[in-house]
Amino acid sequence: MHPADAQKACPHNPAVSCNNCRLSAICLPLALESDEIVKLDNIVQRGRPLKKSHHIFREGDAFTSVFAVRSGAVKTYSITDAGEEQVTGFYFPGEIVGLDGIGQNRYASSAVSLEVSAICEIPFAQIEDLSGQLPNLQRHFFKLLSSEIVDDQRHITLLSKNTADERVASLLVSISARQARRQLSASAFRLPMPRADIASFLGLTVETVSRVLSRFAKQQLLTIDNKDISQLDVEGLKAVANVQS
Amino acid sequence: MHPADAQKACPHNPAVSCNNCRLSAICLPLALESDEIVKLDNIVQRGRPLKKSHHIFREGDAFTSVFAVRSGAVKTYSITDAGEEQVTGFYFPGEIVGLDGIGQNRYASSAVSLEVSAICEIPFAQIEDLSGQLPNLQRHFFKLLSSEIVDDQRHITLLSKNTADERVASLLVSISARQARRQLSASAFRLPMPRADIASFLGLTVETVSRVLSRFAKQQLLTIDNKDISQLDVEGLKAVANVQS
DNA sequence: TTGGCTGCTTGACGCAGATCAATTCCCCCC
DNA sequence: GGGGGGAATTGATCTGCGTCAAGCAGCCAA
Repeated sequence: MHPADAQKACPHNPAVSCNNCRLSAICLPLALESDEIVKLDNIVQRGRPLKKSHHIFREGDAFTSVFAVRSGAVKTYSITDAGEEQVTGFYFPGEIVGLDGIGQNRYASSAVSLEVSAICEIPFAQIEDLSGQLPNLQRHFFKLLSSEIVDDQRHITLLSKNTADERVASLLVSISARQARRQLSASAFRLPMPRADIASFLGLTVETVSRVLSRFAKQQLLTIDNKDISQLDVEGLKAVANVQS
Repeated sequence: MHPADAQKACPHNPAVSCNNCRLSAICLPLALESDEIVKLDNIVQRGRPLKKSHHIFREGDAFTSVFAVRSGAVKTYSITDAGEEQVTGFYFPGEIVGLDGIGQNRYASSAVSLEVSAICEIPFAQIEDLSGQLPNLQRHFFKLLSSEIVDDQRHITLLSKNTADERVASLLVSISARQARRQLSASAFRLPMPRADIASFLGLTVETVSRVLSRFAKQQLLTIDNKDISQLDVEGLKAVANVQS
């Protein structure tokens, strides 16, 4: 392999630019011209690999930046008035965390790595400046924020109307689709999060999540080996989840 | 009363400008200089009063504008894969609907008036243009979008972790606070939405909502006469809702 | 006024998923 | 490589809220 290719290929390499990053199709969906990407590139700070269970930011911290996941996986959570943890999202490579901090100038949730991860930091003040000059960038961030609202509303509907089976099936279908988007297998992957986080995200208990997964395995909808999922029957799960494909 | 005052006072008067509108503190939280407000004012279209149960936009419609509620009340909802209606939000004067349309250039939900209402239409393309010139306006819209995310995440937590009593109490406390923000009574108001919409919003059934309200009345937390709520014990309900005040 | 329709309330009962409890499994660290 | 501790599974039991059903109240139309 050519050395330059090795640099491009390694997701932990801090020298990779947005131009070379194979996630840019997800992260900056074709909105920007290449000279615009160069400007953006100059303000993005690529971090060292982050170890498992390290925080990117915490609820209440002063808001400074949004963060793109380059490799690994991240969860966001907040602490309820009753003192429990509520998982509000899982984020995979190409996805952006921290948008909830803009409104109050403080992060409304905490973000923590679920495994070794690489994160790009994007200082928001500079995004605001650049957005004044680059209408495409402004539009891109408006769209990012709006899409997060739509996702959250879908999740509200899931929690409001769906059974435990439907919730678990929906999450698996969602993760599978996000795998496929990154050219990875849609039917075999490792769940980066523990069952307790899945349960919290889906408004269920750990026991219920475990039982549902066992039942799905018995029904040949998937094979589980602890965190490793394989032979995922995407169409079958979509049927369970009540999602039209 | 002086004629100019009459014009300012009437929430249905289409001639009112943002400058005179007493909701501007909610709608445009002090972010803009007065010459900036004039520019914004020029693009805002004030509509005729909207009758009850009329749609402002429908899920899937091409996205063109966001809308500020000037008087009355609005609900947003979407249709689930199973064909049921899921209420995603209630909007009172000073609040903005339609932000979920930016991401996909189509509204992700429908918006309908719950009573006679007045609505200001704000064409989004012009907001984008103006935002390039007015950093305060850009920032204001980023904040609006982000705050909607935070609200949705709080609602996710409510649905995920809280009992029927806590959910109903939370909604009442929220409506009460929004009344107070508009200088109206925090302890007496009319619920503009039917029980079925409350139930859908809170992930409950109509019967449960009705029972919880009856129980609250028995516990002296409020008085109900159909849609009219009075003698609301805000602190008591905050205690039920597990919210620290 | 009456009739009908829609929305709200109240009661009886059942069930999906929570809770409690007991193993077993995994893997991390000494 | 072995021991310890958290994570996951599985079973038994309980319960909050959904479901089904009946009755009532408000409101409009004729």
